[in-house]
Amino acid sequence: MAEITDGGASRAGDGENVAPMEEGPRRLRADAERNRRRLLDAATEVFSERGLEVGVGEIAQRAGVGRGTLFRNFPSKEDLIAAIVVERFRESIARGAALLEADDPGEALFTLLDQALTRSETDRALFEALDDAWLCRKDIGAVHTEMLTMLDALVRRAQEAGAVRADIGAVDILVLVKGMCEATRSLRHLDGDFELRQLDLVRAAICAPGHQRPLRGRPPTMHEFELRRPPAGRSAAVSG
Amino acid sequence: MAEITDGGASRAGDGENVAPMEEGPRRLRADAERNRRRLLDAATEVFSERGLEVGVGEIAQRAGVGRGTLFRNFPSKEDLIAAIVVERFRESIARGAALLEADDPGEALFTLLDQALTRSETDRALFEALDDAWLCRKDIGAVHTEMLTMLDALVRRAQEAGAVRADIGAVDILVLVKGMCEATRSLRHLDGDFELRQLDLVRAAICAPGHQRPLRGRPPTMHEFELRRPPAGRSAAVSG
DNA sequence: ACCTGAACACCGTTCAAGT
DNA sequence: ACCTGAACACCGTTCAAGT
Repeated sequence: MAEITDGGASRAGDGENVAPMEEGPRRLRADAERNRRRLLDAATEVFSERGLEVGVGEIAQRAGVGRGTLFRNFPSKEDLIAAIVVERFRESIARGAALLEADDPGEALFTLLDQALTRSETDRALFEALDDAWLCRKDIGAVHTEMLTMLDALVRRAQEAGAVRADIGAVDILVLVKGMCEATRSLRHLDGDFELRQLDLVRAAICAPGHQRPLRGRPPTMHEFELRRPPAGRSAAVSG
Repeated sequence: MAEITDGGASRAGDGENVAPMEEGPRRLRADAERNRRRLLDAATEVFSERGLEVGVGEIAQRAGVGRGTLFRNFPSKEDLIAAIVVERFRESIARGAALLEADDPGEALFTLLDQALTRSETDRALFEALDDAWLCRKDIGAVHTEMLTMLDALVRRAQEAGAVRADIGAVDILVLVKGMCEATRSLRHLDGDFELRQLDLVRAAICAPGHQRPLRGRPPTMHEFELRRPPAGRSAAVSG
């Protein structure tokens, strides 16, 4: 039915070098393992290019397998998307954890937000999954909690350093950044500076009093907004 | 195919009391006019309740007409959505125009943003339409330009009054607010204060230096975030 | 002029038949 | 064990037949 349901966390995406006696996901046959990876790669590619509405048939074809194989590895299209989302979440958490070692705690946080914006095109499935309907899945809820834990540590360090306002929390920032990245991604006909301005606005919102900076670039005029519109934009599906 | 195409602006939604010799939309027969309105009302209702993925069959049924009648009035589901979006845009523009008369130019702007947040649930189709794929439609592009014109006037007044930073423009603000409203709407299990905090963050981002205020409420903890999650959330369709 | 529901095309999902 | 494509259900859209 293509609605977000609780898909359980069986075979939660790890995939690489599973220890022989590990719990959880049973070892896959070599060809199955390869097919699974091909499906994830093909789906990641088309999803970031054209969004979540691309058909499972095309994904299977691009991965060089039959449609049935896709549904053997992922009980539903939603589960396929969730597996990708979990992978992207893990990567993002790893980047954040690395930034916990950085010298300047304030810049460390802002660097993470910058990375989020930069990757918001390829990670679009990740951002779309940051809502009630997806978070109630056990697998996504789990990595999301890890994400918040990491972000919380980064925010506290930045607050102790006096770079970020004291009355804000990790959830506040995550939601603000999610919205900004998605709104910016869907207006890609505006030039690159526009994204940086939006990032600067988020920074202005969360920085400590007295740390104000000017926005990069200059405000797009209505005229620019009109002119740069794509000639025959087709991308967002209404349904299917 | 349910993709966003240029649907032209024929019969752009005005509907009420068309002057006899007006150009453009030919006068509809009385029953057809009533059916058209019923379809718009039924669609508005179910879209705001359950999102754009509700089926046309249900909409037609709710309006008390056959499916064919829906497609006679609106060549595609997308055109039906666009007609609703245009109506909501017009309402929003009217509210903004009224605020141009307000005494305090800064508060006038922030009041508009507050209204946007308050109405983001019922106007969700409007926010979803604020992207490349929808804006390239002539009918939506036109009202969007009107919207920016109104917002631009409101912003300039607020800037002259010193309430809003000088290096920001209407497009910057519209995009920031769109993202914030959508991100907040999809996390409705958090209590009402959370929305106000997000609005305060937007305000902090766009206000002039030295106008800082504390955020209302307090940051949601991760624990709260987990606990308040809906038991069996189903709302966002992956496709169809 | 307008209304209607059967029919069509498309896409997610299942499953009997294969290896 | 795993793979496959034909078959099914669902939804947006069309259209011949009605009034």
